[in-house]
Formats: sequence, C-alpha cells, structure tokens
Amino acid sequence: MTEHLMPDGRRPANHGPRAAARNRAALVAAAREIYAEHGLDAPLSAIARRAGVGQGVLYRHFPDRAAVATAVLEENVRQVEQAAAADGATFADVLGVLTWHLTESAAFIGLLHADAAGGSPGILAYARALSGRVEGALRDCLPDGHRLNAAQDLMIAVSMVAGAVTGPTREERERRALAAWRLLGVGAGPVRPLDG
Amino acid sequence: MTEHLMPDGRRPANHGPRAAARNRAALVAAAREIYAEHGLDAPLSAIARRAGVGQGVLYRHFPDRAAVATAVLEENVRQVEQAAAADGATFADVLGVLTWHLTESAAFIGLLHADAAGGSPGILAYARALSGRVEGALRDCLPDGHRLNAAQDLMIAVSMVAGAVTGPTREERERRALAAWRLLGVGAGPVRPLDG
Amino acid sequence: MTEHLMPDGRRPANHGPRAAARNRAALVAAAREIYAEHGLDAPLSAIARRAGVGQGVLYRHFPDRAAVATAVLEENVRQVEQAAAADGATFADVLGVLTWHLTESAAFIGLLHADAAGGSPGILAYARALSGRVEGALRDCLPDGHRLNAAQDLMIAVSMVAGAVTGPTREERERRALAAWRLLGVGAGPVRPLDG
Amino acid sequence: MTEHLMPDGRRPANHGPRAAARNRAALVAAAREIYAEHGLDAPLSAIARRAGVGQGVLYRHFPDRAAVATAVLEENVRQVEQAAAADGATFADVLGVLTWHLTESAAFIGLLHADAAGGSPGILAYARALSGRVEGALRDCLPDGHRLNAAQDLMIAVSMVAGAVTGPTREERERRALAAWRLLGVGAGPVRPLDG
DNA sequence: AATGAATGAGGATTCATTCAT
DNA sequence: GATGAATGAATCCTCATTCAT
Repeated sequence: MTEHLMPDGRRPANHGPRAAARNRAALVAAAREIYAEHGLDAPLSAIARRAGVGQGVLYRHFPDRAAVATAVLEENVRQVEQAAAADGATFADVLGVLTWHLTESAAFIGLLHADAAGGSPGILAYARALSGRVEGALRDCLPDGHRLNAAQDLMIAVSMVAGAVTGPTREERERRALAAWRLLGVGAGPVRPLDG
Repeated sequence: MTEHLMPDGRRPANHGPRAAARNRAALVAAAREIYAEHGLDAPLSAIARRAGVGQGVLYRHFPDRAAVATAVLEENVRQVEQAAAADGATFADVLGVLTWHLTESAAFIGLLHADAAGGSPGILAYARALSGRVEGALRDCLPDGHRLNAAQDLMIAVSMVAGAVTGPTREERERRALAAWRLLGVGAGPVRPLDG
Repeated sequence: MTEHLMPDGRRPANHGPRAAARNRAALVAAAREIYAEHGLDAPLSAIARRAGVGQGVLYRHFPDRAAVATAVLEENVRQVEQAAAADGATFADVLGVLTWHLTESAAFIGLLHADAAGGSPGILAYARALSGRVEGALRDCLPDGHRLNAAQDLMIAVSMVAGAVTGPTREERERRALAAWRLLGVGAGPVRPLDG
Repeated sequence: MTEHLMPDGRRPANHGPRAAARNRAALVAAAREIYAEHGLDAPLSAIARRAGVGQGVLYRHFPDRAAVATAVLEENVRQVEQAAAADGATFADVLGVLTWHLTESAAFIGLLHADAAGGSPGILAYARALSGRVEGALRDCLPDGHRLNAAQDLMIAVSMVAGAVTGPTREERERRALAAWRLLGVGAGPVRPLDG
C-alpha cells in the first residue's frame, strides 16, 4: 500500500497532536497576514500555503471560510478583552488597543461592519458574537456619565472609527483613526497591541 | 460559427438601437438592486440577468466592473451635488440627502471606503474622483467656522457615518446614521432623496 | 416609423450603389491593415471599425470570415498575376513582386500554408484556388530548364520562402526572404509592389 | 459553496497524488494530439477533456497556454538534441530526426514560426529558447564548410523546410519536407523518431 | 443600403472542497 | 494526521452573427 511521499521521497512529517496545535496557530497567523494583504476574500489556498501546510489541514481545523476569519478575529477580540481586564485599565487604554487592531487588520474592520450585505448567516452570527464581546469589554471600562454611555452609542462610535480607517499604510490608517476619535470628542490612549 | 437561437429555434428579440438607452438604464437599475443585495462584488452576470439583457450588452455599455459601479454611484453623487447647488441649501440639507443615499445603497457606502484593500487601481481612481465630488459639494455649503472645516475632517466624518450605517433595514440604517451625526455634533437635515 | 439616427441626430449616409463599392474597398483595405497588425484571427469588428462602417456592411459584402481574407488575398494574387503578364516580365521580376507581398502581409503567408491544420473546408478550397493562381503566374514566366521546373517544386519553393518570412519588421522579413531565395539558388528581382 | 457531484450524486474519482504524474503525461499527450488536429490555438478545455481530467488539473500543471505548448515541444526538441549527441551522429541523421518531428507535429512547425504575429511575449520567449536549442543541436553536427554554415542560414533553412511541410497526411508532409531539403541541396537522413 | 445594438455561446481562469494515499 | 492533486462550478470577457430601425 503506497503512502503519500514528499517530493524528495520522504514521508510528510506527522508530529502528532503537538503539531496539530502548531499548525492551527500557523494557519491563524498566516490568515492574519493574508487578510491584511489581500482582504477577507483572499483564497484559502493562499492561507494554507503561507502557513506551510496542506489545504486539508486547514479544513481539519476550520469547517469553512467563516471559521478561519473568526479564529483570526478571536485573538484581536481577546486582546481587547485582556486590555480591559488589566489592572487599572482606563477606557482610553482599551481604545488604544482596539484602535491598534483596527489599523492593523482589515479583517477586524470588516468584523464591525458584518451587518452589511454579503455575509452568510453563519458569518453574521459569529461576527455579532465577537462584536458583542468587544462592546462588553469596552463597556466594562466606560466611566459613568461618559458621553458614549447610551444604549448603542458605544458600538456606533466604534463602527464610525472603523469606517474612518482607510488608507494604504498603517500610519495613515492610525492618523485617520485618531482623527476620528478626536471628532467624537473621545480620547484614545496609545495605539499599540497589548504586548507591545 | 455560433448561432444564438432560442430553445424553440427563434432568435431572441432584438429591439434595435432604440433599446440601447433603455438597456443602459435597466442595467444601472439592476446594478443598484444587486449591489444593495449582494454588495459591490456581485457577479456582473447577475446584473445582466436582472436587467434582462445579455452579458455582452453590459460590456458594451460599461468597459469594466468599475464603470458599472461608477454609473450607479454617479447618480447618487449627482443628487448630492444638486442638493448642494440648490438655492438656499444648508449644510444640514445636503447632509440629509447624502445620508439618504448612504442608507439606501451599499455601493455608495463602499465608495467612501474605496481606499480599503481590494480595489483595483481603476476602481480606486474612479472612487476617488466621485468621493472628491461629494466632498466638494459638502464643502460648498460648509459654514465658516464649522467644526468640520479642517483639512480632512469633512471626509473623515463622512467615512465615519458611512461606517456606522449597517443593519438589515433602511430604517435601522437611517437610525444609526442619525446617531452617528449626533455623536459628531453635527445636525443632519431630513433624510430623503433629492426629489422625494 | 423611427429611423436609425446618427449620434448627432442625422441619418446615416446612404450614398447608394456608388458607396457600396467604396465601402467594399475600404473593408478590404482595413482588413489588410488589421491582418498585418493582428494576424488572421483579428476580430471582424475591428475591421469594420477601421473601415469606418457598421458590422452589417461587412456581412453584406462578405458572407463569412473566409470571404474577407480571400478578398484581401485576391488583390495580392492579382498583382502577382499582373506582374507575370507584363511585357517582358522575367521570372525574377515576378518573384520580387511575390516576395514583396509575402513580407507585407501575414495573411498572404498564411495563404501558402493553408493546407496546415485549422482551416475550414471553405477556406481551404479558396486558398487552394488562389494558391494555384500564384503558381500559374509563376510558371508562365519560368524559363525552360529552370531548376524549379519539376512538378511541385515551384510551389514548394514558394512555401519554403514563406516559411522563412518571420520577424517583427518588414525589413527583417525581406532580409530573410532574400536569404531564402539565395539558399534556393534562385535570384529574385527587386522586392516591390507592382505599382511601386 | 460549490459541490462537485456526478450526475448520480457521487463524487468523481480522485486517484490521489499518485495520479499527478500520470495526469501530466496524459495532458501532454492530449495536447500533442489536439495541436496536431487543430493547431496551437486549440482551446485548452479540449486538451483537458481529451486527457480525461478537469480543467483545473491543466492549470495546476501548466501556468499558462505557453507552458502547455512548451511541454509538448520540449520532448521534440530533446529528441533532436539526443540525436545530435549520439555517437557518430551525422548532420544528415539529425536532420532526419528533426524532419520526422516536423512532419509529425503541427505544434513543432509553429515553434519555428514563433516570430510571426500573434504570439504573446511569454510564448515568444519560450519559443525562442527552444528554437535556439534546435539550432544548437544542429550546429554541433554541422561539418566545417557546409553551405548552411553562415550566421542565420541554418535556422532560415529549417524555417523554410518547416514552411514546406503542409498536407493532410504524414506521408505527404514527409514527401514535401524531403523535396524541400533536396531543393536546398542538403541531404537528410532517414526520417524517423529517435527511438524508431 | 447602412447602422450598430443585442445576443449568447465559448473559452480562460480561479478556487472551495473532497479524498486517495 | 498530513498532503496536495483533482474536481468542476462559477465568473469574466470576447466576438461572430443577426436584425430592428
């Protein structure tokens, strides 16, 4: 019975469950890069290639296109949550982390626009859930009496800033994001990833 | 070499050159609908089908995908310009018309996000031109000393509102758009098409 | 009853039978240019456009693609025949005219290769007929005892020279054609159109 | 999104990676046949169909149309090179092998005419490279003082013979090829594939 | 007699998804 | 568990040909 062979005749590496986790992480990282470069419509094959794995592995870890995007966003969202959970985190600090992800990731921006036309029901549900977690994290730090306190104002403001974030370079996008917060009369802290 | 016969052997109707203008209008209308339902990436074949014409007709009237989008947006932009040109038009009036188009047309929202990843150079150029016309129209009505007077603030504000405009129904989208303008401290007039 | 109008509202010119002949000539001339630039597979629409007429006119004059090509070649062939019929025409003179057409017209080269795969039966028959006329013209001038006298040698030699005629510029093509005749030990007269 | 089911609901056979080499070979063989029947402009879909594979497989193995043609011609060229490299190979022997391929393959003839109009830059480059290899192989066996010794005469002669090779059957094509070499005063050895 | 719009088949190409190995 | 080849639907785009005007 013949087995699948590498081009040079060796069998492909199979490092067991340990490698599975590594592959998953590589896929998410690759997806993040590819999304940043080519947008959310980039071919899945490009993600698998960038991750250095076969396409089958991608499907093993993620049932569909939406799951890949979700996994990428999951980490962005978690960083925002962690920023909010940090001791002494101010609203501005959290906004800074949020803004960093907005400027970094086209996918993350898309997340906040998921209600727009085009998304499949599955994607929408995921997106809403993640979006809700972002809102929750922000609301936890929102000082009483803040002008974004009212019902949906918080998420609308985030959507607005996300809408302003366009431009070819991260620097340009950051400039616009900050201008947007300024127009909203809301101060954002240093724009940076959580661990930066 | 190829013959184009109906299933029953007759050729399809050819209504002659007189139909050209009608077809073009039908294509633009169909594109508007399709864009609203499926976004700017909808297949061109769907637009042709909805318009009830062959795909070749679409290509006759529009050299490429960008031209179709442009034609759809052209009218939106023109209405904003007309609103701005009207006697006694206030900034708020123009914003109302602009907002109406934002809530009506996914494509129009996309226009204001054209810098985002994914656009071909051709589309970008068109989008910038149209986007510039919107800005020009708004700036014409901008009162001295308005808070959006500074360099890019006007377009950033528009992008922000466009970013906030999501939701399944026009009413919901309008609600969010108005909330967005309110958060910006800018009053928008009645949300309506020019001739509504 | 509405009539077809020009863009500026005038009716299209209809100058009667006189114009018909002019149109036909314009089409042949246009086809010659287009073929030279884009090869025999160029779209018929390009020919009509270059001729400044509607596509319908092309179909009025030529039933199909083959007929257009034939008409173009017809004139090349006639010039070779005229060169052969001229008083005191030498074999070398006729070869010069033939060579000129070979270097000038991709279509004419194709004619001599019409046996090759790809031609429809209709085209093949036309091509054979024209090809035969070229051979006849040449044979009329062929001196007794010439080395190309044997049965098919004449047309084979012509095919060979046609095969050698490649290259981006007419000058380069002429250089190769002359080298080809030289290798065949056959002297060709000045390379020129009949009326040049 | 898209599923690929057979009419009876089963998926088509997927013979796994082991089939890759077989498929590639089938594609090249199919291309050789199709080219012989319909010329180098034959639709790629016809090649895939003849090979019994999906169109995607063709694109997996060959990035573009030129690559398919090249793969087909590669073997022809290699045989000529091998004939030239064989111990005691005479110029006539190599010509015999070359001539066999000319009579066998419309594509191979096209190769020697690649300068003609119509080729994309990519195809041209490939064709030039292969064409150069043919010339190199021939030149290696060219005796000193041979009449084709001068700069471009060798390739011009080959082009000439290629030009003469037309006709419906291989036998007819061989007859003309030999007549062409005879007219050039060059003797070609037995017309046969290398391993025939 | 001319115009040129319309048709729609056909060919090129991409990519989500499955599955033999 | 992994690989990556294969599938083929879907989309884009072109162009030969017809025909209302």
